[in-house]
Order: sequence, then C-alpha cells, then structure tokens
Amino acid sequence: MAMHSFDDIFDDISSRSSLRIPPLQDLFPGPSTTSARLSPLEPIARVNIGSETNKLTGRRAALAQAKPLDAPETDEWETLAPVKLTLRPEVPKIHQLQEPPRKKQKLYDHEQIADFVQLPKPQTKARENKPRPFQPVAVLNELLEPPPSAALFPPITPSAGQEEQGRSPFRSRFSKTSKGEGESSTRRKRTKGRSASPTTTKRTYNRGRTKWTEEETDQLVKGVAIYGVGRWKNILEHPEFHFKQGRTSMDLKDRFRVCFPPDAPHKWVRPIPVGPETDDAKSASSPAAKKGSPHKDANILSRSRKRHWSEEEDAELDKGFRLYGYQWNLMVKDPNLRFDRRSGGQIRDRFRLRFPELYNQQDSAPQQKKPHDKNLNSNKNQQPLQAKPAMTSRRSSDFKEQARNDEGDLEGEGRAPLKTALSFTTGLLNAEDEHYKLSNSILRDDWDWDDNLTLAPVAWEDMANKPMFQFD
DNA sequence: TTTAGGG
DNA sequence: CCCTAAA
Repeated sequence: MAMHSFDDIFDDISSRSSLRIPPLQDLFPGPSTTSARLSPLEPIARVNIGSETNKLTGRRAALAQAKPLDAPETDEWETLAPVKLTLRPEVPKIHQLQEPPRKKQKLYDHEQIADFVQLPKPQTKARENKPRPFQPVAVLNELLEPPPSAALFPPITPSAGQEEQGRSPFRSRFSKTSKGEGESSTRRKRTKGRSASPTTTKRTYNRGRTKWTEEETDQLVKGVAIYGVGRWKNILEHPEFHFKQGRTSMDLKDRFRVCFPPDAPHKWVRPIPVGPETDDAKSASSPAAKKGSPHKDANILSRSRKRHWSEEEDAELDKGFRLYGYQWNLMVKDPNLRFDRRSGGQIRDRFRLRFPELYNQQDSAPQQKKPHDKNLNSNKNQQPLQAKPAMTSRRSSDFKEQARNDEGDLEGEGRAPLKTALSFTTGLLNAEDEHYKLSNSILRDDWDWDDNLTLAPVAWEDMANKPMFQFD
C-alpha cells in the first residue's frame, strides 16, 4: 500500500522494530532552530519507552531505554543526522550485548542525545584549541602594530606597567578564522589606498582579560562626551586617547555599559578609581591582597559621599556671586570659575551655609542686568560680597557668544580660553584639550549635577544624537 | 564595517 | 570578553 501522509509513515516505522532510527531531535533543521515545532521523530522516543521507565519522560526516557544493539549502523543514520555524529569506537558491540544494562551515568550535555553517540565535545575553552602564543616577531606584522600615535609615547615594556604583570603582551593567538601568517599579508591588499587601521573593531586574536585602568575609563568617558554614545570607533581612534594595546571599540562599548548602566540614565556615576595598575598585578599574584581590595566588584560608586569645599572653591563662589548673584547655574557654566564639578544646587547650598543672611536677601535683589566679565579681573576679593544684579535670562548661546568675544577682545590677558569651559563644565577634560568647542547641548540651564556624577544627567539617547562637544 | 544586544 | 544579527 502506498503511504502518503507522514502519519502513515510514522505508524509503519513504529510497528517495525527492525527499523532502527536514531532518536534524532529534528529532521528538518531550518532557519528556525528553536524547537517550537515538534520534531516528527519525537514520538519515536516515546514509543520505545518501556514500563520500567515510565517515570522518565521525553528524551531521557528514550536514552534510558536505548540499548546499544539498537544503535543503527553508522552509515544508516548518519545520512539522516543533521549533525555529525561519531560512534565510540572503543566499545565493541559484543561486549555491550553481554553486559547487563549499565547504570545510567550522569549525562554530559553533549551526550544528551544518546549514550551511544558521541557528539563532538563542546569546547569549554575555545582558546585552548587555538594555536599557542606566537612569539612577538611572528605576529608583529599586523596584529600588534603600534597605534599611529605610538611614537608620542614610550614603548610598552614590562617596566612601563601598561600591561598586566605576568601576562605577556604577546599572548595573542590567531583565531580559527585566521589561516596563518600568510593571511595577514594577503589580507592587507583589501585595504587599498586606505591604510589599515591598527585599532580594529574586532580583535583578530584572543587576548586575556586586560583590566581597565582609571585613565582608560576616563578617556572613554571623555570620548563619549566628545563623540557621543555609540561612537566607539571614533573614541578608540581619537588621537589623544591611548587605550591599551588590543583594545577594540567593542571593549569600549562594554566598558561604558558597565560603568554607566543604561538602566539608570539619570544617575551616571563615576567609576571607582582602581588605583595604579601595579596593585592589580600584585593582587593577582597574592590571593590575600586580592581579598583586601574592596572595590573589586563594585565598579559603581555609591552616590552618597559629599565632597568638601576647598578654599579655592569658596573663593570661586565669592567671585561667582559678584558676577552672577544668586544664579548658581550661571556660575557653573562660567568658564572662568573653577568649581570642581559642582552643581548649581551645591553651590547654592554652600553659599547658604556660608552666608545665610545674604542668601535670604535674594528675594529683594533686583534681577535684571547681564553681567560682564570685565569685573572678573578687577575684583580682587577686596570688596565685600555684593551680588551682581542678575539678568533675566541667559542661555547657552549667550555663553558661546561671550566666549567668542573673550577670545577676540581679551586675548593675551591670560584669560582662560574656551577650552577651559570644557574641563570645567564637565570635569572631564583637562587643559590639553584645545580643539574642542562647546555645542549647545552641554550648556543647559536646568542641569543640576550630583556629587558623584561625572557627566550631566543626560539620557543615552541625547548623548548619542547630540554629542556634547564637536570639533572645530 | 561598525554597532547594539545578548551570552 | 565573545559572538552575531543587523544596519
């Protein structure tokens, strides 16, 4: 009789014990690798379930029931198998015949399908199967090429402390996709004209864990402030940033995700200073020292501590009050006032603490005129504190305009150039950052920064769409 | 090629 | 840190 439907075939197969079918999971492995659809062969497993193994279900039952003799011939089911299966050659069938059914051993994951089947053992450590580390000379051709700016810095030597102790910088290994040494030379051709960037997006070799230093993290945050979230390649290749050898843009992404979890966009917290890298190496070699590290798993600073005001900052506050009166946020944004990452609210609180009565006068203080920075240099702390009449409103564009004027008019007077505004405003950039320019988004009146915030509470999307800084 | 997202 | 889909 002709069998047309799958059920017909299935019934026929089920009734013929001589036909040995391996308990395959899926005959038709399609794009949807999920086992949402029940495999047609799945029922076979149930058919084989005997009375003794009633309690077992599914594949386990089938496995418990499977006898070595039922194992199909190799060629018979290898044609059916979607995956490559190999038999255990060392187990003779005869022996299995006479042996009483062995106690079911605990199955490893790769043995789940059948106990007479040996699936290729999953590589728990993929690296273990990769070629052993090459000597530096062997791989220096491309993989460990120094960055273009490497000349500016001393070569990386063990004494430089840049690499982790006990971990050779040449621990690199070719990945499985890499064919060998000839590959690198041939592959170079594809980058015609455009010089191959040493800061690749994807590592071409496996490097051990390389701890992030605070300097690296700081540069990363700066880079995000400059380019925006998601511009990891740009950040990585920023000429003034120097990440560790082998760092990829994906590493930056991961690191940023660790330091600034997107779940808490309002609470951008500053990574804990990890201290000099040498400590880490020490702790690595000494288990006791490792225990002593309190910040080992706490990358996120708890938002609690208050930073004390220095005399210098108080002096800035005095200066700021003369300039802006009670407009604390304007003080924050003034490039010439060097607060240490204080928010407007913090400045206000500090002022209220120091000058309670003056603070209470602010209601009567007239708010009208736009302050001019001529006062900055003339006021040398001599005058008693007097609030500068405040202007009605002042937007960031005003500041940019003022900065532009400053560069023109007050050139040569030792005024802090615009770059200072960056380092001040965000507390991120230092005096060496010359070629940045403020963009609109960084100067917002409604910012109120927290003590522990490294960046203003900007949502990731804002950062991604509107970089806080832009190049000239 | 580069990034987002999940592992 | 790795892998991969997706842009």
